[in-house]
Amino acid sequence: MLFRPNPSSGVPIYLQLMEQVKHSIETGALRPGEQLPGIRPLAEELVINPNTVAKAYRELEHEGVIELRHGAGAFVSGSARAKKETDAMKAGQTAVAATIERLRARGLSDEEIRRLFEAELAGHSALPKTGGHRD
Amino acid sequence: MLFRPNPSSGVPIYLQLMEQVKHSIETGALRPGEQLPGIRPLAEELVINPNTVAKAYRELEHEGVIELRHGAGAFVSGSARAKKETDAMKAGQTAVAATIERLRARGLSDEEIRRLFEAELAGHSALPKTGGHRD
DNA sequence: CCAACTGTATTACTGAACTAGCACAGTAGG
DNA sequence: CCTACTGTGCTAGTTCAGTAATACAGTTGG
Repeated sequence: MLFRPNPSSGVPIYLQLMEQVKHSIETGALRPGEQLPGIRPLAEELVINPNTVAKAYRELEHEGVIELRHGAGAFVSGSARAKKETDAMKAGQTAVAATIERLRARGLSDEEIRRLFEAELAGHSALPKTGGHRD
Repeated sequence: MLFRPNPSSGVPIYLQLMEQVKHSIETGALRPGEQLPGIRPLAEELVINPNTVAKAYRELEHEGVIELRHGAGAFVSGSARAKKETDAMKAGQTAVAATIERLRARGLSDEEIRRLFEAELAGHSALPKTGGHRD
């Protein structure tokens, strides 16, 4: 579970943590029913705010990945990523819709927008927007 | 040129104005070399801040759509949308890259991301997120 | 019950995007 | 030159997402 959240990567810490938890479930490092680290201990280990962990957990619960029990702890959900296509996709669609709306407002045609997305999805270029350079 | 900027549409006013100018050029309502309305008069007519018009003009100049001449006015650029694929596309690509980065951080696969975009690009209507109507 | 854990809720701080107010600088015509 | 236009620049206020600080509430084991 130990990983280093990168605050300057442009990707919010809570999203990085969510992805990490999902990945751990995928690889079997965390199994259904297993208890996750508490909010406070994990926050201390990652040197981030407990509230940030809480937000990640809350979102993960909302996606059906984990289950939160007040006072008891956080546990990997039974069917884990079965619900992935329900909430994560739904949240994603909102973001996608907003982005497309803006591109259209800038005068780009749907064809051009599609080309941009294909280009980005094709080459994992990993834009060096903040943290740094590739060398 | 008269249009009604919608402040509650989620799309920034300066982007709406930019699109409007581009559209006027496309339809021939504004022709190459022709002078655009001044920043202040236009702002007053649209009941928005002159600075917002100025920002739209500045962006349009940066995209090569119009040409600004200090003290003289704003004029439709000669080759107008010839440079569209240079700057607008470039700005768009940044937005697209950021969105995709976030979707990936949420654990969505490239295939799923692609599906979301296709769905949005296909069905124009979709989510009534804010203003709802257009008339 | 009670103490030490667990997650929850409220509020505040920060940075970025957008809009606005107002002072500054260049241009054209008298 | 001078006035009335034009665009430009700087600063402030608003909103929102993300993060943080702190107080609250439920659970478990003694």
